[in-house]
Amino acid sequence: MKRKLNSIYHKLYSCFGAQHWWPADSIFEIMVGAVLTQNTNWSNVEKAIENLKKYKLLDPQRLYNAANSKIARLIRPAGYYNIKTQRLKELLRFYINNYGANARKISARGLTDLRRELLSVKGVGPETADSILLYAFNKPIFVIDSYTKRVFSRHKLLKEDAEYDEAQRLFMDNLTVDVKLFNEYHALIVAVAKTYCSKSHPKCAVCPLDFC
DNA sequence: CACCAGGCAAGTA
DNA sequence: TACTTGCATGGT
Repeated sequence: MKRKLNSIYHKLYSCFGAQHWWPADSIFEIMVGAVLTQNTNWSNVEKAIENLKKYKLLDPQRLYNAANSKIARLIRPAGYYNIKTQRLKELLRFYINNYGANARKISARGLTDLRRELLSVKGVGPETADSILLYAFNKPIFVIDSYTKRVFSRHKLLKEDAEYDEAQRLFMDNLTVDVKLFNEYHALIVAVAKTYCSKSHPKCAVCPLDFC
């Protein structure tokens, strides 16, 4: 299994190359993006982030002080704008109250403790927490998303209805614990899934790499 | 027109 | 534990 997962990684990397995730200018932008991208196309998230930047709200204290109605209006393109406004406020309250909105301070927290803390924030589930841990704070945790489950269940390496922790264990138990590897691997899974493994093409005839 | 996109929480049984 | 539903825009 270790060799198989490594083989898939190298195949993906040679086909798609470095993905340079997470596309953002700051740690805080990654935290915000992780919430905004919940069940939402990334291009829509980019529009929302741009709006926040335009109004100088991509800053913990300023965003926390902003009226919910204003935030909702600006992040509208990302969908679910009311619930995501609440979720951003919840995450901000945690970040400001527990770490003084200090990126260095929160980055210094241990992986296990910080993961538990993030999961206790309403609106932050396992994927959002792990995305923040890996891509914002460079913690060695493997991010699982719907793409991962789809691609690897089609490879028969995961059950169709595998739970998050179960899928995560497949990677964590069989790969070298390495932030750079976890970063690139997850991004590559997203890349191949978008290209060759979409829902509407359950069996892709043109995939040159036997990914689907 | 239908379907999908880098989820999560709350409710029900 | 195992379902179901609400949340919502923009692209194809």
